[in-house]
Amino acid sequence: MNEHKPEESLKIENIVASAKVTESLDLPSLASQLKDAEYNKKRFPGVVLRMQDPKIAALIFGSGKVVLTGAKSIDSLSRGLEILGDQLRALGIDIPENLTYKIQNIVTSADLGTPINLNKIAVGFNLDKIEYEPEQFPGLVYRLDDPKVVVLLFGSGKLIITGGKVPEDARRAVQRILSELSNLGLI
Amino acid sequence: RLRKWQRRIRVSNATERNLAFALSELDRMASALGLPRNVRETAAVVYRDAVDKNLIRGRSIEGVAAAALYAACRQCSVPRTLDEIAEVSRVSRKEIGRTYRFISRELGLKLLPTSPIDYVPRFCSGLNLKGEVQSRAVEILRQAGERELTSGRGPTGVAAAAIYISSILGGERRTQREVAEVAGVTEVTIRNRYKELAEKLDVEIIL
DNA sequence: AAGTTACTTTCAAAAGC
DNA sequence: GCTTTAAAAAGTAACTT
Repeated sequence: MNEHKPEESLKIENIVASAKVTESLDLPSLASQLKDAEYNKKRFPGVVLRMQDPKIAALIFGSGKVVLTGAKSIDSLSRGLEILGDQLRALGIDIPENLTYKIQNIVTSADLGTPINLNKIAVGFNLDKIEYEPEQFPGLVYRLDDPKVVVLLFGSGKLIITGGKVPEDARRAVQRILSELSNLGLI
Repeated sequence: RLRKWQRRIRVSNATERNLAFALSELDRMASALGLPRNVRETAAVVYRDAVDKNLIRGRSIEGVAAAALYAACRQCSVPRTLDEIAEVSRVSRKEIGRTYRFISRELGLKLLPTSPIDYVPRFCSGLNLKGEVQSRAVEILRQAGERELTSGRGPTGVAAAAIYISSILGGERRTQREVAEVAGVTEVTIRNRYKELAEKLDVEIIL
């Protein structure tokens, strides 16, 4: 399917973003009024709100700050924040109309289309940027400086790129890995 | 000044006391695991190097000692899994692994991933298998490595499967359960690895 | 033996211990 | 460092059927 075009196999699997929706929130009342809200101050200081539409989980804090996770696209992330704003406004809370957010992390999957030998990569790549402990985890952990992301490489040729701030980071990471692998004759 | 001397003596005492404790810990764990003296000495060197580079800061002596022992086993080609080290330590497997990564990087140990081959002697002796069966298992693993059948798989599981196969080929069959026991993996894992090795290495086995 | 569930690794933010 | 969220990769583990 994507065997010959790794770049076309790029798929955003999860986006984590933060935002500030207001100055302060009364979490106990929020938790009791919102249907899918969960709140255990002993367990975690924020309210956990699960949305179904764009399947997103929101962590709401007393400071008015929020964390959104689970979005599979920037568009659904935006919609999720809008929906959250509407739900809070429906409770009589003053929430600005144009909420802004900051993407903190994007998790992307990709496929090189060819199996790779992790042992050889572990020897050929810069040792201090790699961690490969098959006893612990089947993936090889490769930390890139530019783009500043962490890539998990699997023997199947599939990858997970995480730590990026923009979708482009994943594409550049795959591009860089492909050239490094070909330079070492490992692909 | 006298103060300065007292301080030096105090620091020196604490340092020596900590080192003595660490060394006794290394010895206790090594004994519990039945590790030879060269491994204990290697671990002691790793630990001392870690102390000299102030890598103990913010870490427990026991954690660093356990990580040093784990590293020493690998350096000496007689690997123990993190779980095995954790069993004789008071520190969790997670903490040992984290500390190992840290000292490994800071001391530039440059350890390659553990090879399944290094587990063969220990597992085979645990199963009372002769050198011939052992050699055959090593050969199977060598081929498995070349054919990329070890990427991402647990070294102990692959080694166990190879030994299972060689024990049958050598006419000294050990059951999957027996091999699983000494290797510390499940029978399911041995079965999965064994099937893969058998079909991709055309090592036909008649049961 | 097959299935299912779950845990390992990576990442980032939030408030507080 | 921990707690909580989400998600993928592939291997291994632990239960149930």
